[in-house]
Amino acid sequence: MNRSEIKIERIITYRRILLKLYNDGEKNIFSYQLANKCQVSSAQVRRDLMDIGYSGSPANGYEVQCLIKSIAEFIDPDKKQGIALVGLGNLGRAIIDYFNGQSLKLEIVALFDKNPNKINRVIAGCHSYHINDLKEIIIKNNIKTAVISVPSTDAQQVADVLVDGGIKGILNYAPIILNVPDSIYVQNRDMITTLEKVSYFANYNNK
Amino acid sequence: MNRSEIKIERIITYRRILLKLYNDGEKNIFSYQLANKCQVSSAQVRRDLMDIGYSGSPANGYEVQCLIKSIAEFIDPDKKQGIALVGLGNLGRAIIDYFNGQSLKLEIVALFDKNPNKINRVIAGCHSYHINDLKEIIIKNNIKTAVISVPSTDAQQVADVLVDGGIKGILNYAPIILNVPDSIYVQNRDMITTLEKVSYFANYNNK
DNA sequence: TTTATGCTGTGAAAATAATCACAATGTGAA
DNA sequence: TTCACATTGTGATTATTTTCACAGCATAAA
Ligand SMILES: NC(=O)c1ccc[n+]([C@@H]2O[C@H](COP(=O)([O-])OP(=O)(O)OC[C@H]3O[C@@H](n4cnc5c(N)ncnc54)[C@H](O)[C@@H]3O)[C@@H](O)[C@H]2O)c1
Ligand SMILES: NC(=O)c1ccc[n+]([C@@H]2O[C@H](COP(=O)([O-])OP(=O)(O)OC[C@H]3O[C@@H](n4cnc5c(N)ncnc54)[C@H](O)[C@@H]3O)[C@@H](O)[C@H]2O)c1
Repeated sequence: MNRSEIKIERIITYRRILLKLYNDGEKNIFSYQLANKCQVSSAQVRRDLMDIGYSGSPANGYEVQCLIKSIAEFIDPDKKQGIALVGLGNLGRAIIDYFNGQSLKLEIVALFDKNPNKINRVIAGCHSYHINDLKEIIIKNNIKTAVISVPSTDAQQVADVLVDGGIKGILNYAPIILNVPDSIYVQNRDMITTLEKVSYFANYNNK
Repeated sequence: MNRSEIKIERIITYRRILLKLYNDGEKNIFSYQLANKCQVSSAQVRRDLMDIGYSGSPANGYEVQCLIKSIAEFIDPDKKQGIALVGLGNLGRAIIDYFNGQSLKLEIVALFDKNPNKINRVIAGCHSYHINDLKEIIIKNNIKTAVISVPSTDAQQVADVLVDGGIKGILNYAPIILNVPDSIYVQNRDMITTLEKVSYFANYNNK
């Protein structure tokens, strides 16, 4: 069974769409319908679902609820996962206000900053701590995933502390490439790179 | 010459790193050094640079300044590109405060919202308009790229207006998959999907 | 029952992407 | 000059990802 990044991302996207369908009361869906909704081919959908071990029926397609359950078994951790967020600036606050409640198994449970004015507060139900306490707190709470939203000047040192505290996955919004051990999964979400790419294809696709 | 998304993204990333090196006064770099800094193989770097038509020297590697210029010729639009941003909530404001000045050829030049309290203002040097005026303004300013940061309930209708106004590329932060013509390039940046992926690999890589 | 229909699941093929591996080359030391 | 060396540029190879295409199947209609 292949667990490449691109496949996992598609499967997570299927679930997002299926959850919406489920809320709308849909009971069944065919591969080509799911495919349309997320702009992949129906063969791709069937292949992906085959890989997670879920089977549909030729006549009724896939059962939305069962499929959601199968994806959860394939993707989700057993227990709820706490997430740490470092950097309570504009972006960090936008994320906190937005994220909790959006994902079944994931929750931001600890916030960190170095600015004394921003620590020891409760933002969107979540406590903020000084960055110096990070290691202790993420170990105590068994936090394995973190979001970095500090300026790029500070991102590497924050990453070092996170790694030291046992973090295994980082979502990095700072526009630098972090130097971390190979065993750590890093997802960079640099907006400059992204917009440059979008702008490139906006122009290039229409020459 | 191959212009796949993944290759373009790498090339844009090379430039980001090269610009930093250039500011630090670096004159030359070898493929393996650039490769290290962005976690790809040196063969990959050489292949990518070959594809954009830039040649280094075996003894000195690549000249940082020339390489930046070659990448610009390959990637950049001829003229500065204006970008529209729709949705002046938490995320939208964080983006405006952050983005302008970060990229040489790209600039957010028009903001849109539907809330009357948020229109006809200047935020970070940029004017905000009512969403109803979007088409007129993006046409007048020849805007081809837009950022969507409205709630997911409104994202599709915003996308429709953008497409109607001639937008060719969209960076979408709302957690839905937009339905747009094939000729429009869309980059989704749904944070829930992303964090679920990071959490998955944080756990899975260390089973 | 039987048959027609329109899916699924999946080997096989095709397309795409990454790596290998090495001749060619420019440089500096002797 | 000559030679040793480290790196480039790239054809060939390998790996990965996607698509094709169709047998097999569940259902509904006759
Ligand atoms: N604002 C955006 O939309 C946006 C988009 C993409 C990327 N980014 C990136 O995200 C990061 C944050 O952006 P922002 O606009 O929120 O910046 P900001 O300056 O508003 O906030 C940064 C926060 O990080 C804190 N901080 C700084 N150093 C720290 C450290 N060592 N430890 C702990 N906390 C520390 C600061 O006290 C501040 O609260 C930047 O790297 C930026 O490039 C921002
Ligand atoms: N906050 C985050 O960090 C974050 C992260 C990822 C994704 N998102 C997504 O980004 C979007 C915005 O998030 P937010 O936290 O800024 O929300 P928000 O509610 O703070 O802001 C939304 C803004 O969009 C405006 N708006 C709504 N409908 C509109 C329309 N039809 N036309 C023009 N403007 C309209 C509203 O007036 C408001 O100003 C949401 O889809 C959210 O899911 C947010």
